[in-house]
Amino acid sequence: MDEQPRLMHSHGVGMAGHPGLAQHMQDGTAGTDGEGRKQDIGDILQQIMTITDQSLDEAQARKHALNCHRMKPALFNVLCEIKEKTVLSIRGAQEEEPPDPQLMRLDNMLLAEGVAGPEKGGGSAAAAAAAAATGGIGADNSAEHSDYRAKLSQIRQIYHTELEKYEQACNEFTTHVMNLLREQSRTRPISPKEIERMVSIIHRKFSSIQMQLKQSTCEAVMILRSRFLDARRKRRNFNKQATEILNEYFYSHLSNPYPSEEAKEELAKKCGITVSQVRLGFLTKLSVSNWFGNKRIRYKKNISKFQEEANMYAARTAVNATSVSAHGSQANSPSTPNSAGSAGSFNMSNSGDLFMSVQSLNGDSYQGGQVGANIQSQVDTLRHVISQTGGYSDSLAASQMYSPQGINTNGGWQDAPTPSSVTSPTEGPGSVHSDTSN
DNA sequence: CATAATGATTATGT
DNA sequence: ACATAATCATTATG
Repeated sequence: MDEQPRLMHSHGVGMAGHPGLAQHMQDGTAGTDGEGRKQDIGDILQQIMTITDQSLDEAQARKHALNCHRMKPALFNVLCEIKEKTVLSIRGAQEEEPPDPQLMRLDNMLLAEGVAGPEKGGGSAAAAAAAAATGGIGADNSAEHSDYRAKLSQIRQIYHTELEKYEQACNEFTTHVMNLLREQSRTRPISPKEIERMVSIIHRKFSSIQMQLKQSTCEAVMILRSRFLDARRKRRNFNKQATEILNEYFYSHLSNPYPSEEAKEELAKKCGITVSQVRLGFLTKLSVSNWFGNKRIRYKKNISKFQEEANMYAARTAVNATSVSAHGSQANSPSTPNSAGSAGSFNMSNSGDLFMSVQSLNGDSYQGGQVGANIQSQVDTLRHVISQTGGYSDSLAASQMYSPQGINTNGGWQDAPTPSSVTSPTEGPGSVHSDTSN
């Protein structure tokens, strides 16, 4: 620390034009008279003000000189005090900045898109693995899918490396600045608060850069996604087998055509497997859900249009399911126009309608379990078979055979089906019920 | 080529 | 999370 003289000597010019300082350096008695002190401070301030005019060497020398001045500690303390006060007063201005909503949006999206979240399967290896894993079922679809995944993971990788880079740069810069400030705090009043503020400023700058990264990543993902979705939107019709399977299920569960998760899985598998070799099918659970959603709504919307189909499938399943109970085939009694309406879904709610009897019959309600469901489906198919046998093969007549909405108190899975006022209910509903209840 | 059929997506509600 | 309703976009059909 005491290299003052050496410096002064080695740089002879250092003190040129400022003899006062040199004088003070060696003069231990300068502070005794007030005048001298004032002069002193004036000198020092002057030198500080003009320090930037000097060459680097000069400035360096001057700095050291000032640093060692005996007034320095006192002055420094005063400055520090003032600084502390001002900083304290400033502090209130910008407390906690609210989290940027847009940044949140971006973050959420990246997370949702699987870019930002935890490594879900990993990089390109995952895509390959995925392709291999799902290769058995629906080769073409999974090809698209794995392509999408591969690109997504590419984006993800870039995003992460960039983010890491930024993070690292930010940390480096922060520590650098902090070191600088710490070092400077020996010669210049710097409060910890100030350092903190500086750090937060740096972080903000870097986070704005990060935001740009996030934004462009989001854009890339959006583009990729839209392309993929567009590709997915190119629908391929299910093959016949698949639709038959689905229709079978639908019409044999007409009263409650809501397949459970497992049922959907099952159906998807069935439809997919029967066809996978032919490389057409590949029904995912989602596809099944879509199918049932569409089916329900379209069925409900125009029941008469689906009568034929309904009868067909009902008959088919009935043959399988109820072949044992042969007596049920009272087919050759077309005389009874099977009033019981019914075809369209009745409501499962236990609001004591006519069908309660059926439900109470099979234990307790549809929720009961397999047995109940089975019986219920049998009831459906039976009803269909009855109505169908009552009617005839095709032609519009069939559609008028029974009024779809029938009893349907307060919307089972449908509120108000088409009024279909055309029907001619005639007979009382008793017959069918008695039959099924048996 | 117009139109129906159909699978997928979106908006909205629960 | 799932259901519905509306809608979009593609495919099948006459």
